[in-house]
Amino acid sequence: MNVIDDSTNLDTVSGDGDGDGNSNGRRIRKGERSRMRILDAAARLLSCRGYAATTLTDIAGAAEMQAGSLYYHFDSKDAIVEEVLSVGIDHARAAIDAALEALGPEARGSDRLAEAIVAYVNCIVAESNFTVANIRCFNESPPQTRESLAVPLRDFTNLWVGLLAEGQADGSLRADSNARVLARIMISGLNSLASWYRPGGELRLEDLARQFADMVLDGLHPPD
Amino acid sequence: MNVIDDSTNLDTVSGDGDGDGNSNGRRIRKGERSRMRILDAAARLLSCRGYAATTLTDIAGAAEMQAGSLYYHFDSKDAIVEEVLSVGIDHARAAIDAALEALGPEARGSDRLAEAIVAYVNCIVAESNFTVANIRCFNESPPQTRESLAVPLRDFTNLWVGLLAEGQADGSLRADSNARVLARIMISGLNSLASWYRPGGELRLEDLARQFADMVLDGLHPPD
DNA sequence: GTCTATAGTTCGATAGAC
DNA sequence: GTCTATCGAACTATAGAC
Repeated sequence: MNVIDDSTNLDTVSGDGDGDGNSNGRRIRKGERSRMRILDAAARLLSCRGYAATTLTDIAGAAEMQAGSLYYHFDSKDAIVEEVLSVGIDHARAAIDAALEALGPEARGSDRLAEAIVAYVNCIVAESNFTVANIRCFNESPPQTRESLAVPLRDFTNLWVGLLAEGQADGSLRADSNARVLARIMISGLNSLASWYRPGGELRLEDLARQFADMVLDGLHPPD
Repeated sequence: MNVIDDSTNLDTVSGDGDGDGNSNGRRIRKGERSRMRILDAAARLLSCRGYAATTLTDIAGAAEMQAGSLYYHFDSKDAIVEEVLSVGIDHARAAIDAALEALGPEARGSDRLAEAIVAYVNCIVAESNFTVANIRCFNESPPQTRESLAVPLRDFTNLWVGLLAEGQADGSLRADSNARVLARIMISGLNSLASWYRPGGELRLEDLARQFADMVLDGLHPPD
């Protein structure tokens, strides 16, 4: 998944297969494409090097331009970082929403939670550098950047709190726990995958997601 | 807990109450005390600001000296950071070992795991800035620093893997899970407390540790 | 041991040509 | 839009006085 999937520009919603997000030649301005290259490059570098170790020279190099050129598209380094991290949250939400929608509205809370876990694991491990950049760089970023992301991040936490609360309400999850505390612990445990899980090892991606879901759910299922 | 508790210098093992770690006046050299002030100051700043945002001027200021003076005691910023992070691992190990020893050797694996969780939560939330500095700064530190800490960090992970394996062996924990994967997820979930838990809120420390242990253990208990 | 002063780097940001 | 050149700030590290 790259940044193009999340653009609000209707010209870029994809599906045409020629890579520029449009089927009639290049109606997208050159500057718009450069902007996306910058964000993709920044997401890749931020996700594996962190905030401080990612310089504008690095980003520009990965986007095949010079450092000074970045300022035509963005006001500052932090503006780039903020957009990458914001898109990272969007990617995660989109992945989870799609999985829940595919499950149908009548599913039990515990099943919806399990699907959300699998979708988020997949997003972190296999789909979005933007999401990994957000996980890794949020705490390293300047206070102003963190404040700008506070609302979407709170919404993301609340998405999990809501899933837990649904399950508690329909009886598929035990109700003697604080949903907000559990949500934070769960999210952190999931986020940690970005630090240590590497595809291609002995542990397959599907098994990882399932094992995580099993651990959480068996811990949350009401005793028989 | 401060760095003095972990010094290998027998003159500093404490208990005398006068603060210099020795009961017959100040047999400890002035430089040794300064070194400890530096480490304590660095741990405090690193734990709440992170690696890049903690400057030598900050550390020196908190230790009541000038930046240049730090180089009498340490070779570089990274040498300070490395020692702080290393002591942080030592603090965590010591807290867990003490709790397990107090429990006695005949305790079941699941009880030992629960005690370790409570001890580690307490270390993070209430005891050691060094441990929090390690949790926060390890990923932000230069590669060379991370490599230097690889061995003690692996040992720390193995401590948890061992606890899980003990419980699986004596039947108090379910055996159909990968102990190494569970250990990493658990450690990350616990480490996340450093980011969001703040003492004095509505959630009491004991309840937090217990809720975490309950979630993990009920998820790990064999089905009845 | 600690201080003051400063050298040497790195990096974000700006200016102006093309 | 992108490039080259450079400014200015921040920080690590060093040198030498005391």
